[in-house]
Amino acid sequence: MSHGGNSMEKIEFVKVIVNNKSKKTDMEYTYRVPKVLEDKINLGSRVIIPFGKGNKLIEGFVVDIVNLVDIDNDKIKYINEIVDDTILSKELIGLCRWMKEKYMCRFIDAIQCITPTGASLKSKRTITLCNNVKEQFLYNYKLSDKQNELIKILLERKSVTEDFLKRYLGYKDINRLIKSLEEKNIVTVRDSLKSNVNKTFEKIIKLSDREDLSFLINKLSKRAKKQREILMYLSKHNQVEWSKLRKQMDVATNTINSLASKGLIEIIMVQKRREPYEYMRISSTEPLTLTKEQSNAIDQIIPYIYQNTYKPFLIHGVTGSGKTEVYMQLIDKILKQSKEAIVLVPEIALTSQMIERFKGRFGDVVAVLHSRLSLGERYDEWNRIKKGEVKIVIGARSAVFAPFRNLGMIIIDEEHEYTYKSEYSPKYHAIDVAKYRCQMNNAVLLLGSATPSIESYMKAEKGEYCKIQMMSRFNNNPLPKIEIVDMRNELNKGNKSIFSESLYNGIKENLNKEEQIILFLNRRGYSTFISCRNCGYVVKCPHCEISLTYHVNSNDVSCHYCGFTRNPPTICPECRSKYIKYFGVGTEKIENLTKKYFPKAKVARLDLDTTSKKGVMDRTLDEFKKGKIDILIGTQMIAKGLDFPNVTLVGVIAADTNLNLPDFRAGEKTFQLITQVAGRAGRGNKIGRVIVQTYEPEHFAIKTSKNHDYISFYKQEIMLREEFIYPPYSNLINIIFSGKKENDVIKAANCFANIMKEKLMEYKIKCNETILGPHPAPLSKIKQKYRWQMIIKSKPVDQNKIKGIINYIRFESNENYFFKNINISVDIDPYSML
DNA sequence: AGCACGCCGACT
DNA sequence: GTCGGCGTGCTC
Repeated sequence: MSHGGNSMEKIEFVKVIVNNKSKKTDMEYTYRVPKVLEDKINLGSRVIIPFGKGNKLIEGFVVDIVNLVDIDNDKIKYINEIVDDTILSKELIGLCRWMKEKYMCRFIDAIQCITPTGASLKSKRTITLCNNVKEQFLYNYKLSDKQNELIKILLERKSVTEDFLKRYLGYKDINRLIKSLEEKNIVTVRDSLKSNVNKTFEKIIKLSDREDLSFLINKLSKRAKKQREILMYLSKHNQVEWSKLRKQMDVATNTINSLASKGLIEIIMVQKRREPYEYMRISSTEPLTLTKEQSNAIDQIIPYIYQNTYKPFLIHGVTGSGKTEVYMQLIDKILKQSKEAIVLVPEIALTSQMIERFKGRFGDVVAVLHSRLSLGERYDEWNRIKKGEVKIVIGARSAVFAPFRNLGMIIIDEEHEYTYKSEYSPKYHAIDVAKYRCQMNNAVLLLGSATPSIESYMKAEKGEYCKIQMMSRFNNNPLPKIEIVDMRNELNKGNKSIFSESLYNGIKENLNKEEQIILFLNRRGYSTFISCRNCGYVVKCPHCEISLTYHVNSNDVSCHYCGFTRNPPTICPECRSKYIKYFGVGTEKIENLTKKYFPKAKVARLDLDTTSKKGVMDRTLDEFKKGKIDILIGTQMIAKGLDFPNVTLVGVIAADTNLNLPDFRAGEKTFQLITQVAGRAGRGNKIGRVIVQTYEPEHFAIKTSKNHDYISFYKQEIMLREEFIYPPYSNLINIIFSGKKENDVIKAANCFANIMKEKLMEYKIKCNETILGPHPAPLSKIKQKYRWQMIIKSKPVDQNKIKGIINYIRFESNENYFFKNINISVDIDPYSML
């Protein structure tokens, strides 16, 4: 295997990114390559290097190869070891550099983000007593009490880890103690690095390839019947797994060992590949006949697949318009060009139907990447892709980093979904990354959605994306009819329940017709907040400052942010009154009330609380599919992707839960949600019906959703965005300051804002409304840390200058004394300002 | 982040 | 003296 063509020239020096958590080591360090590693090292190698004064061994990544060195030669250390000859391709290193600039993260954060996390190494320090140290001579050394204590421990156990010592001795600064003993040659210190991935190995048995094999076989004793049998088997089959041999032929371990010791067979350890979708039985599928709209879409895109140029498309296609078939037929073309494709989906757990279809069509060349894979599984899949065993990757957000070498197309299904924006640093958006990778690979970028994000649709309108419309459903069914129910009228009519009259009747009718129902509510739990009627106190999480939600099943109240759980209060913690009341409606309460009103119906609930156990999700959906469940209740997670033909009624319990949040995307989110949930109804031959309950029927996001009228919604929303200068008319940067002392956090935020304002003036960037805040973040306290935030709104052209200023303030300004013990996190193009 | 170095107060 | 906490500055 060639490794990027560097095998010819000698590599003397490389630039390495070190893997630690410091902001101050975010640079490329020069290392010397020892002679023995000269042929093995490469651009993109993962290496182990000595770092810092203690020469601690840590992990690093080779991101450049250089001939000339710009620092003192005697400062440069040697690479210690190569772990992976090439974990990063040149393209992916370029991607990391781009991410570092774009998202203002450290180089190592970008690397960690795109490599399988399971691959990272953790260092461990062990202390061992030197061999020549004998107990009786110890007094010669004139040791202190502490030193003697440590040696006593070491005399009992030969070696201990540093972590163990810290715990055992009960203080942090044990390094001085260890060092003092090391200098006296009493102990030795060794660093080792361990991978987080437990590779599973399997013993494979095969005939040895010695020339004198037949001679050896003849020498075999006549009584060794079993051994001969095995050799016969092996001469027919190339190799066999130990476990299989033992089961099939009832072979004892001794027999195999004996054959091995005579040199007749070889036992090799092979890394076993974990198969996450092994259990899935897949029937193969053929390409379907296309509708006019589908073949039109394909015809528009295909030329660019052959042409080898970057070209972005946006498919605006209603739910059920058959986008998946379009994707598959395009990918077929990609494969025929011996290129590779990535398909991103918002939530892999809900996409098993799609995976099934892809595996059915393309078979073994499909790999699946997502966050629910174990570290080992993910590592294996990554390596399969790297080795070229895989041509198509389906996965959630992070699959956009799939290490293909000849990428032809990236498809992002449901491109408007917020899950494509990472919530961890680097807070990348999969569409940005996909765009970059497609440009670098001259590939086609294909975004698809029934409700495109305002940003994407505007790009399509402006011609930046090529727009393709698919406005009719694949089976020619009409879109389900949406009824908007004004809940204020229900109250006037004297109906205080959470079910409006028409929803109640609808459910009843459907149960009679034996057709299924989905009820949707965007809040889990039973009651969403608990408050005292006497003093108004609201029970909040002590760590996060958000109200606690009551859960019936577990009879406790918990924080949906950090998971903090306590017993439900019966008296007010503030005023000790007994008038504690539970307010707000969550999915659990809906479940209870549904069971109460419709006692004969079989009801199930899907939300984070029920699906935390593995397999519950699949089982519930399977039962629903088979008709064992009449009414399915759930949160966000049932809004997407589900395709059940017998569902003819969808009820949205409260459409406006998000509408009044101080979030410029509130309208967009509401429209998307209603449209999406509505898409779950009437997917079979029967016509679907959707009932949307709301207190704000006149809001345009709700009004336009009634007729599935995305274009009208877009026109009104984009006007608002322009008026208030929100994206896409501006770019946002959210800077979050967090720390243990609230006062320090406030000082840091204000100091940052002041320097920012000064610099904006200096660069003549228009200042009115540019800086919002600093003010307490909507989640003002998370896990004992206070949070303040500041939002910078700027014209897209000014964004780079602003990033420059942020870097200046963070790393160069004299005042960065204020930022000690304060964590500053930067979010470029935040999805939400909450 | 580690680690060393240096300062300082507490304790034999 | 010696030990250990704590602040500072550097890491190819």
